Amino acid sequence: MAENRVTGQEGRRVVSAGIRRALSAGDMVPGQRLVEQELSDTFHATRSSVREALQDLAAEGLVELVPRRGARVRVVSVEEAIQITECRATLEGLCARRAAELATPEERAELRAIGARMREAVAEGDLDGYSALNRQLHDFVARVSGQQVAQGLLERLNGQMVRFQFRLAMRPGRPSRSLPQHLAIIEAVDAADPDAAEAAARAHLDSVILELRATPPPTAG
Amino acid sequence: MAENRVTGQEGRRVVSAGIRRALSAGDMVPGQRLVEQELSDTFHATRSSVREALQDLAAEGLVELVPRRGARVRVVSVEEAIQITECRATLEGLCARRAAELATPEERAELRAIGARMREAVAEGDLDGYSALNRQLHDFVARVSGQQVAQGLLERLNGQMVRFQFRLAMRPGRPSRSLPQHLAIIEAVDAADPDAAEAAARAHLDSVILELRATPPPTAG
DNA sequence: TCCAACGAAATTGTTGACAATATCTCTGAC
DNA sequence: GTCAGAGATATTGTCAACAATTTCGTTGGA
Repeated sequence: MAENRVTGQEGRRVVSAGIRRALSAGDMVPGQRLVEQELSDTFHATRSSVREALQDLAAEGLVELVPRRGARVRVVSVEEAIQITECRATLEGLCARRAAELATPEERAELRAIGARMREAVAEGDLDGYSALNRQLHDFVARVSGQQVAQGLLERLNGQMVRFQFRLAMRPGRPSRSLPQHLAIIEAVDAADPDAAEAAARAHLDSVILELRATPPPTAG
Repeated sequence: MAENRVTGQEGRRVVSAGIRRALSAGDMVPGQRLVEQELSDTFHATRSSVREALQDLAAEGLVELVPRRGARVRVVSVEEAIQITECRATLEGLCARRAAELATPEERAELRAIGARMREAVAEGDLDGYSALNRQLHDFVARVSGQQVAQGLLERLNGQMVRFQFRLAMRPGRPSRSLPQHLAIIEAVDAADPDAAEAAARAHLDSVILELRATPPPTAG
């Protein structure tokens, strides 16, 4: 390959996106050391770009930056994951409430469509598809709510949970337990019932908390 | 003065703290341009330090960073301030609920003490004192709740509101309206009534939202 | 008087070299 | 066999010069 060294502005984006991807894919594990030189080699970026990218990731809580000791993938404990989910519960409750108040007829139809596809995915045992629809639903509700601040916070919090969400989705029977909860959110928003929508969103995430508590500590590798 | 140029690690802290202070004090106004050279002069820091500090502040949402055009103090619209307060309402609701569940007898006593001092401050027309107690109460509840994640988010959100909080506190009659709301939070937490505590915290911030809506757009300077 | 084009100044972005520190490795004594 | 210490290596932190870009002011023309 030719010397396609990515530089500056773009390098920063490339590196932070690359690390994010590696984190989601599990190619980088919590606690793993992130050496600037290595990263700049793998991503063909300058060390400056790597440095800035690491700062960005640290600001998002994905990476831990210890002075003079470099960067590590941040370790999120089960306890912290639970706290994160508690925050998500209230914030998604807010979004669901507002979505119920504000959604247009087209948006309500789209929601119902997502619900139908979720049913199918679970019926067919399509874990990946269901997982994707899951994200889609949460994003859609946040967007419809018009709560951009809450949406920003939720994105941030979700970013820190990738590892746990993966672990959760793999638990046997999880989809059939979460499906009715998702459908309850959809129905409440569709029915323009803010109180029910908020309650449904909260109930869903409260159940996630229960699953988290039942989760063995993540294997460090 | 001798050449006391602050450098590196520390410079970064000094500059970001200095800008934060200037922001609170109103010495820097939203939209104002932040030129790296000027900042490095005023804080006797290197341009590198200034750069890093600006990145930090941008990550916290206090500063807006436009490529090739430099940094500005971020402008928070009334609409955004309302959204921020809506998020605060749910998150402080969570904290109040947990505080009601978890507070030790000593912490409950401390809360009552804060309440008593608030009463006094309002009776004496001590605006600054009341404002300080206000912050103290919110911080205390967040701390007692053990919700460190929520606490972090709240700090972040509050940082973006400094300007508005200042404007609000100055409104005539504001203290006498907010005092009973604060006391309601204190009583509910003290009475170990989670539902009431959450409701009280939400009600308080809902009232802040009403005041925000009645606020004329901030004067740009 | 207004506008466009040009040039000068100001400002931000980038780089590579060097400095400071931490980590690892090897040796030798107990 | 283990541990302490010294040296070597690896890694991060800092800086100042240079490059690229934007912004501002000026000039000339319509």
